[in-house]
Amino acid sequence: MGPTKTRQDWTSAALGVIASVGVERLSVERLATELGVTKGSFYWHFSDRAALIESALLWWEEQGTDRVIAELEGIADPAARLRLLLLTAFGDLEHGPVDVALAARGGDALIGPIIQRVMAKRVDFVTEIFAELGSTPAQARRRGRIAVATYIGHFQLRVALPNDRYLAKPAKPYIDELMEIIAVPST
Amino acid sequence: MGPTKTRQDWTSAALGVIASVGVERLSVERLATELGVTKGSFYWHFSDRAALIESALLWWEEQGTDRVIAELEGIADPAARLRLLLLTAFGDLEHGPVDVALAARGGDALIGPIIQRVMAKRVDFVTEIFAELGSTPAQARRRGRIAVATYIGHFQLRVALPNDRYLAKPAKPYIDELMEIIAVPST
DNA sequence: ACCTGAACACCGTTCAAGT
DNA sequence: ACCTGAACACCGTTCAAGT
Repeated sequence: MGPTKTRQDWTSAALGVIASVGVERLSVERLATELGVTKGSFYWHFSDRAALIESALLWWEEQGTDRVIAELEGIADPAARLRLLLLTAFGDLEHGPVDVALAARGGDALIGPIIQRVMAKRVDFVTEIFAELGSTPAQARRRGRIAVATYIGHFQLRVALPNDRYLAKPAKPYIDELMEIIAVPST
Repeated sequence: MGPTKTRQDWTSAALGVIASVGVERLSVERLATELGVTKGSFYWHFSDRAALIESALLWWEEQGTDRVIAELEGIADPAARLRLLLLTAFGDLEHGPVDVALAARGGDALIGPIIQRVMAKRVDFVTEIFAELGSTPAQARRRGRIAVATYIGHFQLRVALPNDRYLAKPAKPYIDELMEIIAVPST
């Protein structure tokens, strides 16, 4: 494995950096040093730093959202689908950190559109579950938004309250509480 | 008003920049230009850029959390206290953006401690309300965390779903739904 | 096809010198 | 007491030149 790097090499390395220290500390020069090439070579693969970040986020969209939705879509019973979604989402300590690093940047000119698209997909998916559970369309959508907001905030609280045991390792009572609160019988 | 600037001048200007474009794009040089002085003068007031950010966040802690809690603490009825808190928190389109810019940075070495302290204060305040409403201590705390997580996620969704009417201008039905969901009668 | 090396701009930080 | 101006380091970006 000589000094030749592929686009995917840069992309994967970038997503790792984003997850661990955030987008803003992603430095082309440092990445180049880690990969054992000069920063000049980076510009053969990408037009600029922004293009690298965009590439990393598209990869994140695919793995963290599209794949999960595709897997759960097949479950016919909406309550079972919701429960497995909560278990998957709140239990996935792998994707949580990336979500935390990105959630606040929906207004960003560059990555905002990607984040907006991902959040819309998530709200739509949960809204559909509530609709099947018997909510009116408007109520299902309100609850869909609240559910996704709760998910985002959950992983941010995990890092904001590092000494909280329940958050550190989401326990079953916590998920049960979420189910009880979120899936409250509709009007 | 000559070129002489106070520490508070720098602090206020910094919080404004943080709210509008985020911590990472806070540039000492640009701030200095805006204030009409050279960046060299900045280092007479502050030891470094980090000290400026810390000063801005302490100001944020005081105005956005301590002051609100102090105001609501006097309300004896816990249900009324909760409702007014939700109305205040979800209706405050002034402080929301700063929260969005900061919520994800709880792991940061510099500002993490401040954010952690603020989040803990908020969770404690809501936990107390649930306890007074009749929840067991453990359940009250779980619901306190969920409530704060929902608040954080709410303002992040606002920027992630800019075309969503309910989020753009939090309507009464939305707050009602929150009350109904969050303040569900305890076991 | 992919990389190096040198150049330039922008910004954080320091510090001697000014008023 | 507060500010300027020059200096240096780090990083994004460009590009001619190498293999």
